[in-house]
Amino acid sequence: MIDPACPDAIEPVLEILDGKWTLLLLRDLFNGIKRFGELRRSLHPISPKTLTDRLRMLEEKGIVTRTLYPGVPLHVEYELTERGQRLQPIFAAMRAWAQSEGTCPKKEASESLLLKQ
Amino acid sequence: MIDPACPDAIEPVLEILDGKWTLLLLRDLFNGIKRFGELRRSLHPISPKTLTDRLRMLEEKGIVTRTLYPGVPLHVEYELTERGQRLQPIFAAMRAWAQSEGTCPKKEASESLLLKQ
DNA sequence: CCGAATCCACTAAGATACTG
DNA sequence: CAGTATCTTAGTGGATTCGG
Repeated sequence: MIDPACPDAIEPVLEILDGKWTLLLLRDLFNGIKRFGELRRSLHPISPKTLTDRLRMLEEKGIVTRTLYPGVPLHVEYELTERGQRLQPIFAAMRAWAQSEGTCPKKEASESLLLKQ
Repeated sequence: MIDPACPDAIEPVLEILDGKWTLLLLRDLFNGIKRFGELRRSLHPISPKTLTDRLRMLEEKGIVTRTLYPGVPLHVEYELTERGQRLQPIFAAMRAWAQSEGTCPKKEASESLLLKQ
């Protein structure tokens, strides 16, 4: 939809980050494997349709993998691919900006968690 | 719209980056002061309404400033604020990802790259 | 439990024409 | 030149229900 003219290209990222919930969804996945229901509760009040839509889109673009464990009840896990993990610096930059603006009351523990990587 | 629950908060950024054209618009502004017409041509085929909407939104959020130079013909300049400039690392992270994916043909290197594989 | 399938509502964005 | 004023369109996202 966007012309992929090259220098300074950020268009590929824009395609992936498109959608109201995508970034929030990725934030959850950066913390590890998640099940559908977990994501749904965490992103509340997202609708199941929207969550499915976003997950499928991310799967198509090679950002997440979907693993089905057959059985009743169903068990499905979503996990970031390598490609998806590499998006984390973008997320980190956003968090850094948000904190530099002091928009957040600023819990001092939040940073030590970040340094774990 | 989005619950500003705090730890790992990226919501303030999401509010700013919202909209189909916002990031592309910011990319232009990172390169310096721009006039309305310049932005319009650069972002073609954006409509004037949309461009105005986005610029006003960014102004409201303290990301850009609008300076009117009276006279005929009209002359208006848009420039990033300090706060807006600090968004650049996010943009840089996106660009880095896009290039690491090799989504871009990479110009003259593409041929030799092809031969090596 | 994890979705698929509908249907609907909302709003960002586009087209177009016009003005200070 | 730099917008504003309308109107229309399209695409998400929400609500709900149902199935494997």
